[in-house]
Amino acid sequence: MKIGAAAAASGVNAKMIRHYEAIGLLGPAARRENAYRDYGERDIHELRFIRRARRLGFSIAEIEALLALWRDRARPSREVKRIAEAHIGDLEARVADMQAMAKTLGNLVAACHGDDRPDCPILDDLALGEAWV
Amino acid sequence: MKIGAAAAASGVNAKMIRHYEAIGLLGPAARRENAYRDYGERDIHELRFIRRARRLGFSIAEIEALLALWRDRARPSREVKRIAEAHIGDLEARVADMQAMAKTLGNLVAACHGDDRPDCPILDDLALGEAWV
DNA sequence: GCTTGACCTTCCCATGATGGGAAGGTTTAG
DNA sequence: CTAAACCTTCCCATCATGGGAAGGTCAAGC
Repeated sequence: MKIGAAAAASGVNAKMIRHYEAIGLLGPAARRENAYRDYGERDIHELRFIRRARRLGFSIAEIEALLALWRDRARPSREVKRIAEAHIGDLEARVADMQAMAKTLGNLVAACHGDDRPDCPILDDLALGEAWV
Repeated sequence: MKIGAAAAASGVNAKMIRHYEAIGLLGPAARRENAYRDYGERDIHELRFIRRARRLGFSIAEIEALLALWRDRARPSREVKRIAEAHIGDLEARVADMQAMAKTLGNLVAACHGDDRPDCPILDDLALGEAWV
């Protein structure tokens, strides 16, 4: 399977497949005589794994660890669980951050007329330069 | 006020102050005879504005728009409100995304023993390569 | 057989926000 | 007078993604 077909089959585009190989996330692809990359079912499987993990917000570094565990049939599930839990913690922290931002902005927006008048608590607050709301 | 003092006074570090000037977010700084940048109260005010807006998650492009409105004493608050509301929508969408990820991962983590055994629904799911949970 | 278009290759560059660090000039405190 | 602390510009790196150039290869249709 050439790279275009592998991209279609895995959902990871060709550019990214090459990139993942370049950064060592994937091993060097098999090559045909004409130097075209050649992929098999196993490769497609790994690519789908990567795609799914990216969609769940795992970083490339985390995926590298997960892939290593996945390739190791004897891995302890403890390690996988640890990585996943750490990632959940990370996601939750970011969610809390963004919710705090949205809430603060929500307060400001509610206090802003939103008409032709120039008075605007949003700008006033930003100009204060402090985060106390 | 030299750039170091401006950084301390505004909370934006010197490197970023130069960067904001380079990308046109701030006008060219006044210069002393020795070519050192020189800042006044107004500049500090703008820098704090930027810092606060960044903290609320506004992109540089959004801040550029907000700064323009802030500098325009006759701006209609409507426009400011619109930008803030769009940003809130953006934040909420990202929060929803991340919560969905965290939930999916939470399900998988709950089903994973997390011990010495290799069986792991987390990896199994990733390997499926489809997002159906 | 030849052309055309769809592939493939590598290489360089860009994004956005931030920062590290080099090489060189200036100021300030001891 | 010297050393440290500043300042300047310039280049490079990050992370994940992608655009695009220049050139090679292949398959289908005429």
